[in-house]
Amino acid sequence: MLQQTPVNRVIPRLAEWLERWPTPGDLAAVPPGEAVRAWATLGYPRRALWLHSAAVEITQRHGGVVPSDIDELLALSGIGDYTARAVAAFAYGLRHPVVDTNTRRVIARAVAGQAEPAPPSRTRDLDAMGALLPLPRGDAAIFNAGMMELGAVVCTAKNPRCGDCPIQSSCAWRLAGYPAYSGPRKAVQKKFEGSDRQVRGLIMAELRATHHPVTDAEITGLWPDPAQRDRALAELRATHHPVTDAEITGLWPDPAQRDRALAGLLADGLAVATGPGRYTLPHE
DNA sequence: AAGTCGTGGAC
DNA sequence: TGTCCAAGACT
Repeated sequence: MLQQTPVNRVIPRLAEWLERWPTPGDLAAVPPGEAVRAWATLGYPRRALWLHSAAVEITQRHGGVVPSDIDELLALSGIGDYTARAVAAFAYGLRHPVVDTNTRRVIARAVAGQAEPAPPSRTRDLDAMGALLPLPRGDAAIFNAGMMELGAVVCTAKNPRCGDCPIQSSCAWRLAGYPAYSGPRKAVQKKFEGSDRQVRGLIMAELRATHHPVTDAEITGLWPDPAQRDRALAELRATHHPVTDAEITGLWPDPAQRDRALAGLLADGLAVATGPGRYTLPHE
């Protein structure tokens, strides 16, 4: 749940989730669509599918007990370098470097003296954090958590609170005079409005809300949101005179976009076809 | 290995 | 307002 999702948004959903499915076996016993439905609006619904798969794998391969071995964790669906080491370090107290986006930023600033970290690099990131990790196992777990917390609360991406930082006196970035970032620009993310991702989200919301197969016609009716279309039309009228047919048509979805979004969801297993033009959440 | 994948708060 | 970005993983 925490992958690319703010902690404060996860906490209440996690509480509900663990009340309903306290163990991997409990989650593995329900259809994957139930996990996707309970995931609700957390975003990236593939993670719900992967979490369910991981629960099945843990039940089948590990007797229902979450493994503590890094390689066994990495072999689980949806578990990558960050999550595997977070489980080993925080749940089992083992001495492994845990590197998330916060840790990467703190190391870039406090150690390397740069405003922003270079793009993530598995080997380099784990080596850098491994070199900082205290030797005692208990201390290593606390240090991992402390680096993440420092980055999340003080050494933030925007407007870092350097005056409140507990390690300001030894921060390489501060000692260097806060030099500006000079590395490669991060890729600008595409606009969400009108994107395939938005259409996927609308389709998923419909699949979660209905307990009967959703039809092609219903999906086609989902986009664009009338209010959104009206805002776009009003904006168009305010800036252009007169509005052309082509501009108005541009406010409606490309029919191919609905097909792309739906095909993607089917390919990801987030939706399944139960008949010609009828779709539901996955039931096995 | 660069693209893709949701959602919503902050500024 | 639009832009950034948030405990990443997968292909």
